[in-house]
Amino acid sequence: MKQKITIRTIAKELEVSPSTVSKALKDSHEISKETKNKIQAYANFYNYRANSLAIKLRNQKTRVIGVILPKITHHFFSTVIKGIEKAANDKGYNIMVCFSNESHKKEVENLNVLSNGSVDGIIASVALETFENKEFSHFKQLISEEIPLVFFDRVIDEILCDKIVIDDHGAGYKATKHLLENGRKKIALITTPKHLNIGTLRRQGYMKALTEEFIKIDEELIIEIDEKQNIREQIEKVFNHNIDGIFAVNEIYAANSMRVAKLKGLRIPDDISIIGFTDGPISEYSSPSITTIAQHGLTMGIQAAEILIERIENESEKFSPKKIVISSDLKLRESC
Amino acid sequence: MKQKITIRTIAKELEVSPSTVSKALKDSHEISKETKNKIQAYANFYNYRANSLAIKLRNQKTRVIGVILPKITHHFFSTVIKGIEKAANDKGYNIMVCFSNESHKKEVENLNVLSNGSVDGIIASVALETFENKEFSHFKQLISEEIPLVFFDRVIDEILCDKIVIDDHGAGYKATKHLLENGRKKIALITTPKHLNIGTLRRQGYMKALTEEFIKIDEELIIEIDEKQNIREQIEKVFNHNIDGIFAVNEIYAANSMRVAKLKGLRIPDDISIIGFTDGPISEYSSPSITTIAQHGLTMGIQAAEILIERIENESEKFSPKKIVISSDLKLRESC
DNA sequence: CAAAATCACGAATACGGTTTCGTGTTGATA
DNA sequence: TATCAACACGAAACCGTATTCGTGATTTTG
Repeated sequence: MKQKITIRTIAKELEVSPSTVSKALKDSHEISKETKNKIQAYANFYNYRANSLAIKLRNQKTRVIGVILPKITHHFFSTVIKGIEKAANDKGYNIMVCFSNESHKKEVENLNVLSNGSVDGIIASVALETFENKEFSHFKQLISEEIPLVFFDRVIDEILCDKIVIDDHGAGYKATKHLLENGRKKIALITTPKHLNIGTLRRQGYMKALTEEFIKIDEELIIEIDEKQNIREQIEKVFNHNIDGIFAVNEIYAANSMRVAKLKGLRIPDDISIIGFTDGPISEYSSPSITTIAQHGLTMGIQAAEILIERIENESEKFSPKKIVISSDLKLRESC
Repeated sequence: MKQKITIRTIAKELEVSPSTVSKALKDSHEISKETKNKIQAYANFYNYRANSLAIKLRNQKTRVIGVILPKITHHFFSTVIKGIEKAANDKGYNIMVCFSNESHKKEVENLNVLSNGSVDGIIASVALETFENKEFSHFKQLISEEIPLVFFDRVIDEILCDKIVIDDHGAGYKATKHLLENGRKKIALITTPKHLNIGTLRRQGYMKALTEEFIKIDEELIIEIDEKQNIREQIEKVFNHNIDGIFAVNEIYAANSMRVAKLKGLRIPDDISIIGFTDGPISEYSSPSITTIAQHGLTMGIQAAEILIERIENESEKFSPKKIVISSDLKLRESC
């Protein structure tokens, strides 16, 4: 990289002091019009731009937000990141993105890299492995260093910080209720293992809706997908129970369920209704298109960034963490 | 944020000089075992971590790569970013991500923010608006500052820098050839407006394949989609020409084409074959699943990052820009 | 016309590290 | 015992900017 022009080079060239240059470039009233014009013209001509590292070090502010995501090739997460970037940019912040790839170790590394002064605050969604391990000390460390932290979607309850989640319980309830209202009686739930609180909440919503209609919960209709195994085979089993409705907790499970249903010769939505989660491209472009719970990832991202920046810029205020619940809603399509 | 512990605080506490602390922490041979132990133990206990801004400023190296993408909620781009992050991480680099949202102005802003010393180099895929405007001076400026730059996918030919592209011409040829081999005769091309070189190359491949089989190019079968209008309506028109094959230059066009075909009562792949581009979730999960050209986004990202880091770390070598063409291949599925 | 205020600028310090170049002490060598 | 190398450490400069404070020159005020 070419040697960049600095305040000192300008100062020497124009035979003034570095402080004068610095002030002139910020249009300080301390400097006379002529001197300012001269300096600004020179800086402009040579395309001077202040070294941002130096400014960050000096100001002890980076105007950068660190973002840690479990994965990126996933419509929900890319939507959230879009929201974060948008809100951050509007407030003059940039984002530095890392991926944990669902690995605990990588998450710890990411956190270490970011909390070395590179960023003013961090937005994170927790890796699956971290939930499995129940190892949260890296986040606790962050809190003890008083680095602003906001969790979204996958949050750790016991960590004291701001959280943005969607109304998983309500969403599960809404989806199941909708199936029931369409006259479905035997509704399968395709979900994640129990240690993920998200899956758990959606399951509770599902159970609440059934209970309200005096339908007994049939554990046989609840499939916990092990992603290390073949997904379709796991889903296939539930079709032995003569089901007429499926609520899947994500897009992939929904699409796979539809696939299996078709292979079984079932017509959708005549013989069976399907509702998924996450309003992504799969749901939108599959045929029939899939009714889903829209997760409003963009809103989540925007809110997460805004609340984080709020914390960063109003450090002095006493800290009482917020939990913001974003309501999800049902996007009706052809699969119901 | 809590006041962080610095080298100076350690120095004062232990009554040594800051330089001794710095050296001790780097395990320098200049410092005696006892002193090193004492200092390291203290640093460890108080969880000292060097301020990365200070190091970056001092070293004039950030070990950060700036990435500018046109958009993120798009499977191809998120795959590329995953590749970039992976390769960067392996070499001890982090990434700073910005989005142009296809806007020229935002692209210029992004470039400005990143080239202020925040990053060691930049990977970019150019915004559509920039191609429309033919306004490339912001990238030229970057080159003149000798900041390492790598373009991927959407590249500007006249900018002298490394480029990673896929074999668009070959891909268009391969796709069309495959349709012809399946006995298709009237093959429609659903593509982008001409100013995008990507669409143009794929179109040339399409034409070459047809010409080889002595089939006359029928301009009526080539639809240039204007994304500001309704996509399906534009696609629908081409079905008046009794087509039996479709080559769409991206996933969205392919999915929409399939939709329209179904609505017209055509059976896929019996009555009509469809080939798309980008091996994303839509193609994979739609039914029938869509045969596509796999773009190898991950590979592109990895290569882009590797070549950029190569440039960054071997500045001295004389610069002769490379253009790497990644071969694409046909992923056979049900739609053919 | 003297005192006070204003102006225009520079010196110095800070941000938090790294690194070069001394320097005083110790022990080995001639 | 004088010389020299090795050792262990510190002083100072540097990365590039911002900012406080001081100062000489000019202008305003009483």
